[in-house]
Amino acid sequence: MTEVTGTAQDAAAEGSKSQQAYAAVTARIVDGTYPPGHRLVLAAIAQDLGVSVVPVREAIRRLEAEGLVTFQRNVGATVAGIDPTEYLYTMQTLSLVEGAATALSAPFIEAGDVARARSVNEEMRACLEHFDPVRFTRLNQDFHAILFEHCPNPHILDLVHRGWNRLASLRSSTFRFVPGRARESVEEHEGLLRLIEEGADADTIERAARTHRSATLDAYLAHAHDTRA
Amino acid sequence: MTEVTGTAQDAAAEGSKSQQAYAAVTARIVDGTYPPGHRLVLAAIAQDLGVSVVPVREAIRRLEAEGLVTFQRNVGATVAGIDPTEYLYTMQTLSLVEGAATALSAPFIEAGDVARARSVNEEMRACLEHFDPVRFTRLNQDFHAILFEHCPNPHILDLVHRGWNRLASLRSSTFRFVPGRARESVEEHEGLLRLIEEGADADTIERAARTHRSATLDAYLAHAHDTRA
DNA sequence: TGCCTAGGCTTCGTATACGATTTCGTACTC
DNA sequence: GAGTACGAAATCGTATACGAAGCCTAGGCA
Repeated sequence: MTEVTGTAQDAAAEGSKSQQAYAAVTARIVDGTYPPGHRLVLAAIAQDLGVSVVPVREAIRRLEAEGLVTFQRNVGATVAGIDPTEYLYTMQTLSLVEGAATALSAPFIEAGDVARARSVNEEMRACLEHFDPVRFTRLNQDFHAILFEHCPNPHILDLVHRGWNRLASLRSSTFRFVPGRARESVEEHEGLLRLIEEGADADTIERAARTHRSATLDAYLAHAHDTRA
Repeated sequence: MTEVTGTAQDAAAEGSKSQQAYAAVTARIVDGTYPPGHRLVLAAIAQDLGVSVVPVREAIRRLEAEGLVTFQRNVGATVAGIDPTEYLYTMQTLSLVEGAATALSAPFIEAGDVARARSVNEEMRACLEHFDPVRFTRLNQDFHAILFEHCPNPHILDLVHRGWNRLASLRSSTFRFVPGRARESVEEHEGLLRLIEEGADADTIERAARTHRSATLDAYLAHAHDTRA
């Protein structure tokens, strides 16, 4: 669950109304139909989905637990914004868990996976010419998903998925703000693949993966600072 | 005046029935009234708490998201067990997030905090004589809480809390199985305090904190293996 | 005697209904 | 003219009710 990639369509065909509602609302948050700060009115969503409010409530509660929406008693839910502070926290957390997930995943990565990842990375490199932040971000996610998806610890893997989900709110991602970071990113990806291929130890891989993400965060922070100054 | 947080007891007096139910069920899981594997029947809990099933449902859902209960559609919820595999995953995740939380927290730890932590650790040392796993585990949690509680990243801090909560299910903790580990643990605590006092860099502290927890896990695994063999 | 099937019982899932709380608009007073 | 108090509308929170799905037991058939 917490499927990063998945269309809203096949989610609707799924079992319980709660799950349907969850999938639907999640999809709308991720794809931007419900932008950050948007107020989620239970009755409206319920009517829109053709269900009662009860399943919607549960879906909202679950989203709250995952941090995608904030909730205030007797007031309602709003789509969680991504103020710079939150962004920092989320990226920091993600660098932590994704680094670990990648390291733990590494021993289970087959040659075929590396090849796929490399192909995605080449696409990213090509993408650098006519730079499209949204597409680049999507490829970036695909790339990393290949690397961490074999993580044998489901808890850590789940945390990684949640982190990515939260970031999905800002659709164009960091790379819109710091396009210069994109090129470095592609190079670091190749370095990461080499480490995995040569069977580097877990600590080295974890450090590399974490640093890779932290660097993106740092670039963003430097950019934000420059802009403000 | 908005009531914010309180203990599990006066939580019953607190606002929404959902929160009451959540607090009540959580407390019962943690204190062992609902042991692992215990089936959580919505209607029964609702009647017991004097509320309707709807708030209970929401509470259960939240507990599910936090991993304290497992849920099966059209079947119901049961208190999440801690089979060895789950234990491994949880401890591994906790070592990861707690290590990071401790490192991030370190710069904000005052001399007074160190003194308190040291005093707790001395209590643990004293506790080694008439060894009481439950008490030891409680002190252990207190000790670590002092170290990671100043973590400025609320997401990571939350993950640490969740990890500890899950472990609370097995009340007497690892130390019942691996009493030999207790003494080492106390020594490592002192080492950790020294690192913090002398302002070691984040990476060193993180590594130390993580290793400390991993060592407990390894001890458990070795024990489990010996027992089986 | 053993296995398969049918019925009832338990429990969950969701809809509807109503009370409680917040918010916003408006009128009144200082 | 500004601030406050009152009231109505919107929205949330929870209870109750009924339909649906799983599970257990009893009975029939090979």
